[in-house]
Amino acid sequence: MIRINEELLEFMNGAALSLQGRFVAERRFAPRAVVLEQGVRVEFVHIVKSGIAKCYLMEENGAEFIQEFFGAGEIFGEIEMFHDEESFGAVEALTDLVVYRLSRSDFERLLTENQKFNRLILKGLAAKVKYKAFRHSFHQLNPIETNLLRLKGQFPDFLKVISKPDVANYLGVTERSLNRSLKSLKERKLIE
Amino acid sequence: MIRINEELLEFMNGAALSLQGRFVAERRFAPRAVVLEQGVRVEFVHIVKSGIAKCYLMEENGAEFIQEFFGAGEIFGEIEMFHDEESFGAVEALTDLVVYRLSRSDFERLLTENQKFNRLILKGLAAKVKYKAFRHSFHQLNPIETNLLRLKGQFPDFLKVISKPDVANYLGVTERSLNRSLKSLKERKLIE
DNA sequence: CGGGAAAAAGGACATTTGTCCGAAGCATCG
DNA sequence: CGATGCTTCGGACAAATGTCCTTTTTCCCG
Repeated sequence: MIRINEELLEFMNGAALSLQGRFVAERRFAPRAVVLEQGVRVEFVHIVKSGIAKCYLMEENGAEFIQEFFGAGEIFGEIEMFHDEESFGAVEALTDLVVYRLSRSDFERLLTENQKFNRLILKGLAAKVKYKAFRHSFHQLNPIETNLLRLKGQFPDFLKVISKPDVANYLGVTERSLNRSLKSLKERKLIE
Repeated sequence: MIRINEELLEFMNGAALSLQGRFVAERRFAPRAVVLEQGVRVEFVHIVKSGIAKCYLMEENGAEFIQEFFGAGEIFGEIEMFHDEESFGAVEALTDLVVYRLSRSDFERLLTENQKFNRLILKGLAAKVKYKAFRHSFHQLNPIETNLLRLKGQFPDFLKVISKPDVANYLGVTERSLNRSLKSLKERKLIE
């Protein structure tokens, strides 16, 4: 649920002050701050140094669907670099957030000149695809309660870290339905 | 719905007979043949030369959820290369299928030695992530009928190419529900 | 052409989830 | 302390989807 990428974090931490002779900028965001808007040209790739952010997609009708929660080492904005497109989702800080920020050209250069970085990006993308494949499948084939139990299994304290509306948007259900399922699970002592 | 990757197809077609001095094997599969099993060590990366295949994930309860339909230029097996894992899904030919096949070591070598190939793989992975993000979101937030209309918009003849059980598994619904929705859409002259 | 097996479609009812809205809890401020 | 507004929770009903099983259609082969 809250994803991390230790390898990339380690790489960035180690290389942060001088990557190929350049300086990697660090930015801070307060909770609720928008790091990346939906539908704008993406100028920077961000890598989470610490904190948690949510990545979500807004539909025309205003519904938001949360794609992932980014924890340490997770990267975003890279997808758009490869097709030179506008951001297809938004990213918003949930906690105090510190990110490394790479310009488009620095990212490009690193990708071609640093073999290790290149491989980390490939691995990161592959992990995202795999994560999404499992998530969508499980999600689709199981009722809300089962999904909640799975989340609890992966991340026991998720209800303390993620707000209820966010959990609902992550599961793609209404808050009403989420409440109903939570209540039922509690009555059966399966959570809390 | 049926995805293609023209750039990669073009690259493979052009380079097929001698990629860095090596020979790229070509394989053929009849409809229903299994190209890649779920849960086995992945030894080869495949790239579709022609035909259509389905990529699906089998849950413990036997339900299968179709991730994508691979058309020309689509690659599979690459995800598993980066983390050295077992295949997390299966791939099965739907039509006569011709694929290029790269061994693990050839894939690795190409990735590090051929800048263009490297970039094509990156782009391909990014496209997969983006595709999955939109699909899951739309899927989750809309009823079956809306999803069917969307498929029809993207691929008007999908019902002639993809079998009903496959469409149902792609949408993650039962055949009963699919029938119901199709009937309703037909009565309202929205499809067919 | 006819019989029978297999595949596809659909009826009836159960379950899950959504919608709408009112009730209950909780903070703020005079 | 009590009024006010905000947020959260949950009841009642509607809609969507699943389950189970019967009916209908298709197709094959004699």
